[in-house]
Amino acid sequence: MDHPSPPRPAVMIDVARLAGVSHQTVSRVLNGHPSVRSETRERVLTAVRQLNYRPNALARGLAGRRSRVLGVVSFDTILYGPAATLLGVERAARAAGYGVSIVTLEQLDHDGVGDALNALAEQSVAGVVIIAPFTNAAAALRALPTGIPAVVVEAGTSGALPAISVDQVAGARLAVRHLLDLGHETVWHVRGPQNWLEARDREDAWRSTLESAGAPVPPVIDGDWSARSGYEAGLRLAGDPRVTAVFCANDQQALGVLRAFHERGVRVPDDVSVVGFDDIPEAEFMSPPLTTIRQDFDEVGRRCLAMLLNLLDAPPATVVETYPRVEPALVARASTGAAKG
Amino acid sequence: MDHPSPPRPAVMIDVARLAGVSHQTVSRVLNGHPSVRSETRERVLTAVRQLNYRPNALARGLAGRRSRVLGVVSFDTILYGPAATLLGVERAARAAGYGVSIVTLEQLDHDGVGDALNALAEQSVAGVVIIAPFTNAAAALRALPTGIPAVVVEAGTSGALPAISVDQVAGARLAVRHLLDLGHETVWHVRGPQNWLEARDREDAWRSTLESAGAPVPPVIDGDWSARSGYEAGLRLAGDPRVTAVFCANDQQALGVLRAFHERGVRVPDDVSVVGFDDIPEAEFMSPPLTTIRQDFDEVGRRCLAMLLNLLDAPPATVVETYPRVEPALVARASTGAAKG
DNA sequence: AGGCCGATTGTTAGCGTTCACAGCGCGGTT
DNA sequence: AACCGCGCTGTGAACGCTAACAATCGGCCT
Repeated sequence: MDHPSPPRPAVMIDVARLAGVSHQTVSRVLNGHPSVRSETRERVLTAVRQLNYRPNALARGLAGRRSRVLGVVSFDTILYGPAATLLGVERAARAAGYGVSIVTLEQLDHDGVGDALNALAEQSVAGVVIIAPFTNAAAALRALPTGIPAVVVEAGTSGALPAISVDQVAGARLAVRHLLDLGHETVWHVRGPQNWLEARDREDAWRSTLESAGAPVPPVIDGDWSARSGYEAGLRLAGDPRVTAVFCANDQQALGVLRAFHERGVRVPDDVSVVGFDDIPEAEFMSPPLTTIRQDFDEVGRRCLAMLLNLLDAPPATVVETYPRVEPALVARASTGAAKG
Repeated sequence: MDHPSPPRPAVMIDVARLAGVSHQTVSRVLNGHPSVRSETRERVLTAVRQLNYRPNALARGLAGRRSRVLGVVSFDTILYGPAATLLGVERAARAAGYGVSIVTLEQLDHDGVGDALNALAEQSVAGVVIIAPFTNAAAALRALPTGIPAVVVEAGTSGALPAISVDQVAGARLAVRHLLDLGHETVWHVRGPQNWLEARDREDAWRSTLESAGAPVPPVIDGDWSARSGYEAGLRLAGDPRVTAVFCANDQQALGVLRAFHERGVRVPDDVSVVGFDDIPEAEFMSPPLTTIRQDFDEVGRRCLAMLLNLLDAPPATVVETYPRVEPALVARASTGAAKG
């Protein structure tokens, strides 16, 4: 009476039987528990290999407390920033032995985050990373259900939740200073959508940098991250002879501005200098190559994860500390030059 | 002796007690089982709301067969195509009540896919979508472990696995025909990386379209999707007076080509016409705006999911059918014009 | 009247792990 | 000689849910 080879994948008890131990001993081996005789351990590991046994994460999560899966709430993952951050988090998570479950928001609002968080909570994720850099992010943490450990990206110093972010203020200052140092009297700004925190920060820093340099502050032009909005802004700017330097809140908008300038015969950087933000891979090959501010999204992802993991095995009521901000850097290319005369 | 309000989230048995029924009845209500008296159902639902009860997906997955989570294996989610496809799949999955777990490949190889699939299998995903359009994708399906239902994107008609893809051949033909129809004698091609199936398909279609039109087939130029590679290709092309039309395997490469041409004083479209592929959001705002082939990634995502869900509740040995390919479309912009003379 | 059926509900087993709590053998104490 | 402690291992009970089956209650058929 031989058992026919079972098509069903092996489970822990199968391994236990094959190794001649109890299922608990198998569990101990798998979880690196110290008190297992090394000979026993070997026997178990051999059986594991032999049966091609893979522990069932569902059962593991149910029985124990933690579920080796992290949740990520994200918005518009086609945009370079969020996509890059997501990738960074995923890589870091995988390196730490965690899986990643994602939920993308349809729109940037309070309910969306709440729903997303709930969906993730149902999957019993161990913790979540929220990449939803909109201004009322504070609402997000109130929406946090069962007190899942969470880390937010680019949500400013909203306080109640640990946050990781690139130093937007430093970045914007870098951009504006670069232009002022080139001799431009002032710098115009095409800002991002007002419900994004980064956009606000960049605008604020632009304004304050101009002010502290004693430069006049021209009216700000609206944008929404898209190249189209940059194009429209560019058309307006192109007619104004006072404009000699433009700081765009992101590279796509800068592309649109370049396009509009090209169309109107405004030469870059001869007539007007343009700076972007993000350093998307395409920036280097725009016409002309775009001077911009580089953000290290990989680093952001890594720090997010480090912080989250930290949170996971920390007592519930630990101090919320914010990691030092990631520092952006200026990448000077051909789209900026000295002011005329 | 009153129970203090439990900080622990409510579970099914709590709901059952509150509603005065058995836990099984609660389960039935939650799963839409027909034979529950509507009055009972109401009572249960009220209790659910009252306790803010959320079913535990882990337990659900363990007990039943299916785990409302799908896996997605993806590569380079910063690239427009994969990112857009991922987003499409995620949206569709969410709409169907599924969560999505992702694993991104570090590099495009066989082991990578195997590992990724294993990682997902451990999470007991109900099925997987593989967005890994590399040429030896056939290896991927052999790496499939326990026979998880799977759908591949852009893996050609490799056969053994259901596949969804945009009709690359039709797209490339559209591009080449557009240029030929404008009077160009032939069309040069900056192809994508050779281990990507789309790149192969586009190149093949480019070649065969030229051949069937009786046009000479110029040597193909290498590229790797990046703007940089397009730039380098453009520099080479710029020196050659015979070049009047270029078809780039994607929009980023086209951007690089445009950049190189601009730098070398080659006017687009006056001297040379350029066509890209993908229709990334930036394409419209390049200098000049790029004529390109639009792919509907949302549709791809939707079909993937439809097919996968189909597979989920189908008998194991069902015929592998391939959905009709998604049709791309030509978007004509300023980067293409009639041939000189 | 006896019996069978369908609608509704409850009961009992798992699903595959981990956790808490024993056991067992053995060397060293008291 | 009885005892404690320690290294190692096993046993039983969760974890929160679904599946399969049993039970109950009318009503209807013969």
